[in-house]
Amino acid sequence: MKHKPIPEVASRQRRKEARPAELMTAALDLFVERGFAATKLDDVAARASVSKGTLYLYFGSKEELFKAVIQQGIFPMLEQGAEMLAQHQGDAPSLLQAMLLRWWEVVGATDLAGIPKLMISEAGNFPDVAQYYYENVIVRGRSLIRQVLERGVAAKQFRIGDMESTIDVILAPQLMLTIWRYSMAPCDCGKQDPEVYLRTHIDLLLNGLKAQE
Amino acid sequence: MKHKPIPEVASRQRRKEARPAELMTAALDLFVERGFAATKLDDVAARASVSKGTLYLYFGSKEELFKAVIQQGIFPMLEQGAEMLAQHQGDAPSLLQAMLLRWWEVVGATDLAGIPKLMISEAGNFPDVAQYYYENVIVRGRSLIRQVLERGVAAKQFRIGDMESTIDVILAPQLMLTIWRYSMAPCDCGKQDPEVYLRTHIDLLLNGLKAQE
Amino acid sequence: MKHKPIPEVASRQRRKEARPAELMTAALDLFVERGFAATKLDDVAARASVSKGTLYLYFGSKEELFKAVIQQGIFPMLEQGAEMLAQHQGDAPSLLQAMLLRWWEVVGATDLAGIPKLMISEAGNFPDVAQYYYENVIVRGRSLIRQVLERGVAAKQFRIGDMESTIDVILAPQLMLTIWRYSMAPCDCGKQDPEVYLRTHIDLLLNGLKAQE
Amino acid sequence: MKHKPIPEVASRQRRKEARPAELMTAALDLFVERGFAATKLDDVAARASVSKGTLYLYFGSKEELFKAVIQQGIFPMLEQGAEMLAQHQGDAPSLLQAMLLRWWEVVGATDLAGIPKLMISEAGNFPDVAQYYYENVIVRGRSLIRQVLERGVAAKQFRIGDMESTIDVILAPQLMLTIWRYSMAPCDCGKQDPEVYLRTHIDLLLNGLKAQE
DNA sequence: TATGAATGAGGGTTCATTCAT
DNA sequence: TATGAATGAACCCTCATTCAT
Repeated sequence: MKHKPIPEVASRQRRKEARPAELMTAALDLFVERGFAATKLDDVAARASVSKGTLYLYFGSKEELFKAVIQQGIFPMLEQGAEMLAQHQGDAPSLLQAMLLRWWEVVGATDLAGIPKLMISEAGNFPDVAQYYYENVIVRGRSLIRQVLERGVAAKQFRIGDMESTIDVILAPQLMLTIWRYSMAPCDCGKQDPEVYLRTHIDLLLNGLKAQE
Repeated sequence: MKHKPIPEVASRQRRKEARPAELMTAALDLFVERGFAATKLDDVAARASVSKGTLYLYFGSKEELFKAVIQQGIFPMLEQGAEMLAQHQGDAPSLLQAMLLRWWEVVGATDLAGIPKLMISEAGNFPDVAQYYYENVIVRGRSLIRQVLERGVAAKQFRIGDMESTIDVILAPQLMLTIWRYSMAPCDCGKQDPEVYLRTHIDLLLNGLKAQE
Repeated sequence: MKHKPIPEVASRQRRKEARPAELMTAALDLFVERGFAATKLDDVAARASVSKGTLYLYFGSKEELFKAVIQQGIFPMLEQGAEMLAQHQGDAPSLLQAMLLRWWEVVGATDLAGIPKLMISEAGNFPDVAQYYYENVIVRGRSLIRQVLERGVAAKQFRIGDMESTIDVILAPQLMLTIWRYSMAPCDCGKQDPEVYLRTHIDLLLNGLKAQE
Repeated sequence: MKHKPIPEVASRQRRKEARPAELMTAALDLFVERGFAATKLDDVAARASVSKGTLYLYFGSKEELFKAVIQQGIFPMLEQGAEMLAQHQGDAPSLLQAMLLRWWEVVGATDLAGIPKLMISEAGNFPDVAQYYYENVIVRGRSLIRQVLERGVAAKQFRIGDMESTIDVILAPQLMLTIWRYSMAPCDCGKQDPEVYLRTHIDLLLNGLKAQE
């Protein structure tokens, strides 16, 4: 239905391999927009241009589909996080800045950015998924930030009171940016320019962290 | 939260008048915990120790109940906001600090703190409610912050780049604190001490806003 | 608890108490006719002049309904069996004859007679129910027959080779009579007069059991 | 079942020819065990080590498969029956005994013995098949018995009241033996030794039929 | 011929809503 | 006013059937 370039090579096979991802993408969109319970599998199937029954060829139940969606959405973040620290050089402030900006490019501006909003909405109904998400995404993300902060403290570039809450406070505006994008923003509520927002956040943050001489 | 010792005067009458509030409280709890679609009216009624049919004596439908719940939850915030600015004296930094702390006492530590999480989750399904919430709560809240910031700028105590995004960045950690409390926190994910969190936020913020000499 | 002028005695209440039995009767009819899997709850509800949802006020699932139907159908047989032996007097042959005839009146000619056919059809899908049925109905029924046979042997009226298989062989024609009635007979296949059938069975049986002098 | 010497010629070809029988065997097993409606074609295909689609190369629908299964299961009985009478010599009692025993060897102990149970379970849903079965199997079987009985009456060896019901009563234990085997017996309910059972039945029967001098 | 991915109608189950008491 | 039995539309899931390969 989308593009049919390529003459006709094992279109069946290629289709089969691509299906799960297509279905999960469709599901993610709707789960994020409406929430798990309010999303009908009919709609997910329709969005993926597939019949309802097809969903069950790839996912055993609506709940399994949900979990798969979260799983799939998590991997990119994990991968990105890993190389971020390694790749970047420079002093702590510029590293921190780079990471916050990079995160936006890699996650925040993607469809995956809907996952935090989804996770927040459904944590109460899927505590096990929430824990999984926490341990694999949040804890690791916090760890990245922590390392940068500690480097900055060691270099006397950062002045930090309580480390853990500092990490929270740094992450909060980043998360709110994506959450907003998938909740209030679509309702014509306070559009914001992510560029400006991020610059303001980073500016305020680096200034706030700056060690006094 | 459960029973109130209530003097025992005209208990019948008072009951009738108290009913709507009791029902809304029960509904708020469950809506916040599970989301709108996943909440059964049966459970709302049970939590309010009332039969299912009784709900319909006070609210025409599940959706009306939802809107009433949001409405009820909004008033306190509006009231509080109004007097905050008037009441407080002092320079901008201490005023900002006072407001952020006050907000926690008045809203954040209350059951009403679940509303932001609920609003974020359901914005997609209730755009009109979202807009209403935006215009009446968020816009006003931002206005309060803006006034303080402008006062600080006038007094050369604050250095501000982009005003609107600065407001966003200031509010984000406050909101995330309550959102977390009603989403991930109940799943044994990263408990945090609100006191420390707020102090860190304010400290970092005031330092970040400080005008350079 | 109050006093109600009798005329209007809780027709609602009476309905509620009668419902389960009505539903089970409707369900039994259809289960026997079509089998468990081929019976639609829609049809059960319709036959009981009730909406589909009402079924779920009384039975948690289709399977529970099935089990309840079997349960309900078993009680009368158990009760009847108990008093049969006690009530009847006379020598073993006439007692045996009386029991086989009585069974037809009390069970065979009733709607409950469909249960053996149903049980046979569904034993493979509900092994636990089958065992329950076996232990509570069949074992007891066999016990009744066994007692009569033993009495007859003691009185030198019966000549019996293997006791257990004799019981089987005695019961088989009785069961086949009801099974036939609910399986082939409705298809215009070999109608038979139960009276004649039973008389023939009993006649042949008593003659066969007769001890040679 | 007999001999399949088959020289190993064109195994491909033979496979193709054997397929329908293999599929029907698999189907029979499952239909008997679970009933028609509760049997999934997926399972039938799996048991025959064939893909689901293949079923449709040989049978137009699930219902056609069912009818074919019954058809296939009927032939052996018809054949057997025909030669039975012809083959056997001797007086009526020994002929009757031989037939009842033979039936067990040829049908009762085979997989085909599941057909009576299946037919009884599904008669309500397939009245046309039931009638077909009745006319072609039951009527003929009864006819065989009738001939023997009449021969016995003519020879003053049998004393018979009502002929038709006598036939019923003779067949009932034979049928129950196979029905039991495919319904209750697999649920650990009352295992019985067919040999003993048959001997008891025949013994009781011949004694019961014996003409008084 | 054989496969198995895809379909979609159908059935079990839930739950917001109604209404007789 | 309050109840809870009853309703039926809607949704998840199954499975007989089809068809491109």
